[in-house]
Amino acid sequence: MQSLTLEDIAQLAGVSRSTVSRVINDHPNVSNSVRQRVLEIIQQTGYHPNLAARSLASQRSNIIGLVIPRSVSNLFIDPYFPRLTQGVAQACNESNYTLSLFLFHTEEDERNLLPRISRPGLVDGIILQSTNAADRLLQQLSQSGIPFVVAGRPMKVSDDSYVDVDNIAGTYSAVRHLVHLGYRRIGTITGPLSTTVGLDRFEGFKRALSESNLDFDEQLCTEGDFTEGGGYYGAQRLMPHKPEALFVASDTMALGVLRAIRESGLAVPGDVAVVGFDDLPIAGRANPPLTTVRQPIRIMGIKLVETLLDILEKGPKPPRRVIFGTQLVIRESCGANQPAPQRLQS
Amino acid sequence: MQSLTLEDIAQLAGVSRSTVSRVINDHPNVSNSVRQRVLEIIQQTGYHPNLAARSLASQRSNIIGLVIPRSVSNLFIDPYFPRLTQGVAQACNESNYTLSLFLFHTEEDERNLLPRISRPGLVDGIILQSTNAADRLLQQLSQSGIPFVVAGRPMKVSDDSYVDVDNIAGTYSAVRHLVHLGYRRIGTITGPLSTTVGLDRFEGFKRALSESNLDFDEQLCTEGDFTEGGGYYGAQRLMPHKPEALFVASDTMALGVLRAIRESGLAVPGDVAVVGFDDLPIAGRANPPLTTVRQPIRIMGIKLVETLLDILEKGPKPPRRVIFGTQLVIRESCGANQPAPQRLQS
DNA sequence: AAATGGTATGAGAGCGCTCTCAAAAGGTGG
DNA sequence: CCACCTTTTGAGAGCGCTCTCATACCATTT
Repeated sequence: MQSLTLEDIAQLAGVSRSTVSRVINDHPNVSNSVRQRVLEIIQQTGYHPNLAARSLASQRSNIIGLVIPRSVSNLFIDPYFPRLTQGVAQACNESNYTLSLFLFHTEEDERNLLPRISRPGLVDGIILQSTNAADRLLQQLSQSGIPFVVAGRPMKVSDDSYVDVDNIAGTYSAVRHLVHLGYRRIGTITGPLSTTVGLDRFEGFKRALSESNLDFDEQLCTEGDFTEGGGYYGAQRLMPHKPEALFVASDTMALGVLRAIRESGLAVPGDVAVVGFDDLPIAGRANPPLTTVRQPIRIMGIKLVETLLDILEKGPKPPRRVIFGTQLVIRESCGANQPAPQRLQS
Repeated sequence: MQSLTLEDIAQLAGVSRSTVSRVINDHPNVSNSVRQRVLEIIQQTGYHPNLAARSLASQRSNIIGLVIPRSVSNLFIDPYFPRLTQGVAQACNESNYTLSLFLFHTEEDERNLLPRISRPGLVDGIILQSTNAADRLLQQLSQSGIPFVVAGRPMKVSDDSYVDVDNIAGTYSAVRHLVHLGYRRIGTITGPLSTTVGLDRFEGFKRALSESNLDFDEQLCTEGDFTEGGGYYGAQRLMPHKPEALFVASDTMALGVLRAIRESGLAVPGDVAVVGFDDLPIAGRANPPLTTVRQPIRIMGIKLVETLLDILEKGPKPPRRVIFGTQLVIRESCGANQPAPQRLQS
């Protein structure tokens, strides 16, 4: 079917194009009778405005981009991202925005992208997942002048807006909980220390130890990459040093840790306690169910969109900073339900 | 910075707008010297064409939409979808298309969407994930005239193009494998029987039994929903009837099955063998590692895009049908490495 | 009844690009 | 050296919408 235009509707309604445009955009100055008539005709004809034309004329596309840098595009299958994406998508729907997703397979992809998304007329603004590598993107984004907001604290402090979770406090509470349970030799498998998430959770870990008057033992710490395999191998490196408890910087890694410990013939939490971070749905279904730090991933997705739209409306200054709190979810893997009294004495 | 236009570039290069347009779009009839000069200026100025204007003038947006109907939007965190999305994104990048993602939180979202994506000027074509509910969407899509391709065989046979995996044959091979291992009381937890995936895998299951001269026992079959919980509860329903082996229609559900069996104090594969479908990364890391049917999810994503672009170029007729083969991945959960000889005799 | 102010409508100029068509330039053979 | 063909370039008409500005209309107020 031949696509209708504003002009067609105007003719059918016996009014001018301008008036129809006003009706469509809910402008106040249209008489009720005319508005009714126009709406009826729009209804009958199934007319929809052409978005490209609208974008061109209004200089806004009503599209926002969600950019997952290459270094984490591989992690996209980690439930974290789909969940974040769900939140973002939900908020977009509610605000009548369309979501464009930018994932990269190769570095070339990534290099090619920026020119692409920085083209005028494509996206109104961008949500950028923070990573180490992202910060190159981030810098370019800043210069390009496209409004954006970062998911996770960006590495370099600047005037960028971001939405993050309180990783330090969240980790702190988890590790303090381990201390309260009587564990002393507490180790950690960190996230990538080139990222702020990784660094912050490590910081929370160290702070909890230090405030508990426990020495920080480097042998009990190893760097992971947020994958199951990373957790698995991290645990294999750590186990020879006989940790009593491990704080693992993500649930996905914690799953790998559980697997490694299982394979080594030891028990969780009997031989070593494990705490994760994220509270993915799978955490409660792990064997044993995982004690973990819950972060409101979906809500963060929604907040990212809200923040971006706010920037779109009122400009980038002052920078918005939203930090969500976390919640310690105690299940079995930390041994809270079967505390080890002998350890309390030691 | 003030955005440059074609006109600006033309002026700087001392040629007409048309010529610059030709250079940008790689039209042949431009002299080399002029082409060089224009390209240089574009490089220097960092000019990018306005996509909205281009869309309007060319009637193509170079955007394709990936639509996940509401009934499976909740499943979006199942690694299947992120993986498919990765494939789709990759292919989009390579073809210079932008990917828009449509997820729905509520039914209202979904109803609102169709008018939205069917607006001219937004997307050139759509990849629609097939579900039962999708078929309503599908019908509307057909009528709207937007080119589209379906991921998974659609419920109602028609002239639609789709990309699917051979679910019947894949399941058949898995169940035959169980039969060869000597299992006789073989049960299944199906996918939703309102979907073609669910139905096809069930069909493959029944066919394998029948060709093995095994009776189909309804008590050993139950319907699942592709979630971990669905597998868990399905297994709880089935275990009282003492199956020797279970074919579970997705790895995610199989994880739930393993959990249920573990909780009931039985062993896999010692007491009951389990086979899944998908070969998600987690399958090889389950306890025990999951025997499963591998499907090339990411490749399917790529093929979906290729098919859609082909339709965009050459029209919807004839309908494209791509069916990918599967591969049985034998690990431990089926007991292949420790066959039960006593069963072979029985 | 004229002046005033507010609301409702229409006219028209873009937004920045593509694409057709015509004109100019360059090559070739008789 | 001219007619003819091919390649290169430019002019200009849209694409379908938004938005400003001017005009027409109506209800008040003085």
